[in-house]
Amino acid sequence: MNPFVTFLKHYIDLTSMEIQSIENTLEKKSFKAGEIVLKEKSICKHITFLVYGKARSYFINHEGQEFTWSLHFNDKDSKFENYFLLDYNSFLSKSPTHLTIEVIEDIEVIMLSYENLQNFMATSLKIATLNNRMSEIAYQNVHNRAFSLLTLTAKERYLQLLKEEPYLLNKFKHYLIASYLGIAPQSLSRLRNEIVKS
Amino acid sequence: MNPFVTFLKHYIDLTSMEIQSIENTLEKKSFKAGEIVLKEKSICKHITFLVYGKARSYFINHEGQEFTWSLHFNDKDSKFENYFLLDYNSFLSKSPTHLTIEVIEDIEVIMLSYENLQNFMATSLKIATLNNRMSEIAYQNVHNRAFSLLTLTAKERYLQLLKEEPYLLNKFKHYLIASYLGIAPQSLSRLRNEIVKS
DNA sequence: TTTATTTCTTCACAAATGTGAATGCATAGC
DNA sequence: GCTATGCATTCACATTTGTGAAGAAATAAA
Repeated sequence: MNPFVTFLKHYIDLTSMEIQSIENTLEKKSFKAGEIVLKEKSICKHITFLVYGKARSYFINHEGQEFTWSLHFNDKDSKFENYFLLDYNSFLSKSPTHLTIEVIEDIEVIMLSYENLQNFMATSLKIATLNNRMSEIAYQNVHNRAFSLLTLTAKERYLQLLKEEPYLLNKFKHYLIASYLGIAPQSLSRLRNEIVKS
Repeated sequence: MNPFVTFLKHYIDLTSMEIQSIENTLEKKSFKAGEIVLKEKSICKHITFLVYGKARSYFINHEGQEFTWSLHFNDKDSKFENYFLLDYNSFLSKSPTHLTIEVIEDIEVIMLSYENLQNFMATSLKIATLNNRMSEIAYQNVHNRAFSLLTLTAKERYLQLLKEEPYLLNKFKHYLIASYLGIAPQSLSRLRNEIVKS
């Protein structure tokens, strides 16, 4: 079965009819390491489910520095947000995104277009409900992210990561982790050193 | 007419029937300076529209420090988010909020309960659409907030505030502005001084 | 294995921000 | 007007984080 459908079935019951019609609209696609899946200032028109591989999304500031917004992979540790390569903001309001999504290790994805999602939501209450739930989770994530950045120091943010998603350290290069935490790679090294010693 | 209804009429057309039934469910309430409108760990059950006065929402970290999340008032400068005293996160998913909402200057508010909103959304597509739009805006706000905190320095965040919502400086004490920017009041003073000199 | 390349760590120093105390300023109350 | 209070500013110093360079370690290429 389509891995995205398998994912959906964890959350809602789907009739074989529904599964059939969903599978027909889904698009499978592959990207190589280094490719750009979503580009800044474009509009995010799909929900993109990651089947395998690794990716990240990031902001670029006025000086060209990159700031990792989220990290994507699909395995036993994955949380909801790790599976999906999209900017909900841009997707919902059809506004140009500020994010860029870049492939880290060759990926395969399954894409569901905005239009098709709207159709499914109109015909299936279950899907509409799941979509609402997904946007709530997206909202919570970004809320938590802002909360951490506002109230925690770099060290506290690293300790939080150690506690809540330590597996990221094995899956992604440390300079990406540093960028995800909003600090320089050297600062991450220093923090790790301090924490080992204490 | 009820000020909240007046507000709504800027965004959608409402029949007098609809206005009637909305007005019947709205609850008017007053709070004195210093009172708490929403308390951390409670569940946000209403959309609370600010009619007059001032308020703010804030997080409290593990050391008891407060971090202002948003500032509320109702006048010509108000943006969407300034009118509403609520945690969308808690409101939508009925989860305990991390925010506290505190009155700065005596306020009057108009409250619409979650249940009543659901009823209206079920009977009126216009209201459902407006609600969707409001949650998109809420999402954009928190997204922008996180973006600023991740990619900008304190000085840049202050300059951004000067550019995008300079009137906040006249409306709220500077120590609240500092807390909103995520810095110490003394640091805000220093930044202001540097900027005047440059 | 050996070599080349990339990433991680360490260091010294710079820059940004926090902190506590002192001072100045404004406002409200007397 | 005077005084008390709370806020804003300034200062000196502490702490955190950034930066560039150098070396160590890991990984990939040959």
